[in-house]
Amino acid sequence: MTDHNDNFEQDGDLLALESQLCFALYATQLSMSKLYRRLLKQLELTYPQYLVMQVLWQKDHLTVSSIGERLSLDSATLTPLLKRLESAELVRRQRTREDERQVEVSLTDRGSALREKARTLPAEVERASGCSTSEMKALRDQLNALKQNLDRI
Amino acid sequence: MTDHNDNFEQDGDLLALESQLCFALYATQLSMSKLYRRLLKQLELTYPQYLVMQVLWQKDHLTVSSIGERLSLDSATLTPLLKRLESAELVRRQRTREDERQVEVSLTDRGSALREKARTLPAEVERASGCSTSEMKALRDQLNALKQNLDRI
DNA sequence: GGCCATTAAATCGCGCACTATATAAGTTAC
DNA sequence: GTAACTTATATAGTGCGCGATTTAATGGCC
Repeated sequence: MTDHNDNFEQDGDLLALESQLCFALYATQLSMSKLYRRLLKQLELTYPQYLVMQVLWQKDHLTVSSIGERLSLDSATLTPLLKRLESAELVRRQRTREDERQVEVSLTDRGSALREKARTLPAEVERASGCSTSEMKALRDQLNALKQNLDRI
Repeated sequence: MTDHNDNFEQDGDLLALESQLCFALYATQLSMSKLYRRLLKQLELTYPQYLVMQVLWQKDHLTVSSIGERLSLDSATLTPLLKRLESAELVRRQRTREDERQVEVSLTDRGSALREKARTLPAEVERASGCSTSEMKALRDQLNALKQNLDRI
């Protein structure tokens, strides 16, 4: 609480920051990350690691770049992350025989099994977000549309 | 481009990731960051640094924690960031006389002047986002509502 | 005064996210 | 077949963002 002497300015300029979509996006994403950090603690995963696991649960045996396309992340981010997942024995990484440049990432048994522990997560997040399912869908679609606009530049 | 052999799976599971609001939020925020990185390059600022500058342009002479409240960031993030702004000679940092625990952050002339260079930025972002102003406002309000829900836990 | 709890910043360590660059495997052109 | 180009991953360095701890100043409370 900043107690005094900055209330009379809140109508003019202070709102300038709060009026910005970009800041709302930034700050909301941080709040969402914090929620996930709490929920993912028991799985010993970070949110980006959880995203990679979700990708692999949907389709196993993907190359690094294929995971990268799905998440809009590149090898500089993914390689160390995947190494951490590997040392947690959730995935394996091996060069493909057909093309030795590529690295195929596959789930271990532990990695596959973790999916069951993660099943309750979406419901918990939805509860915490406090929006109706339709509101969440609408928001999601608007965000995806915005992202598409931002990416076409 | 992943060319073949994973198109027939896109209806079932692949959409699970894309169906999630959280991922949309995450990915859109990354895209927005990329846009800002490009636009802020000429100002030699990162997006979080730009946020701090906006806060100070709105109200100068704030303590670290007061900036932190406005941006939902703590001293572990802000102290090094502010030191970078200081060494770029955009802000000054000095302990307040009344309470030596506090550090007051103030704009230098250079820091104030930078505001003029930043004036064109919001319009450029708005153009890139490709949404109407009313759409952006609606989206912003929904995000703020979501953030508020996420924070009350 | 002296002790204790509280508060404000700073520090440490880790994990992204990204730019730029490197390495190495594959492909093309000649 | 080899030089030139392209592609897939990895590495190096920077800057957040945060949990956990530390340091130092302040405010009671006796």
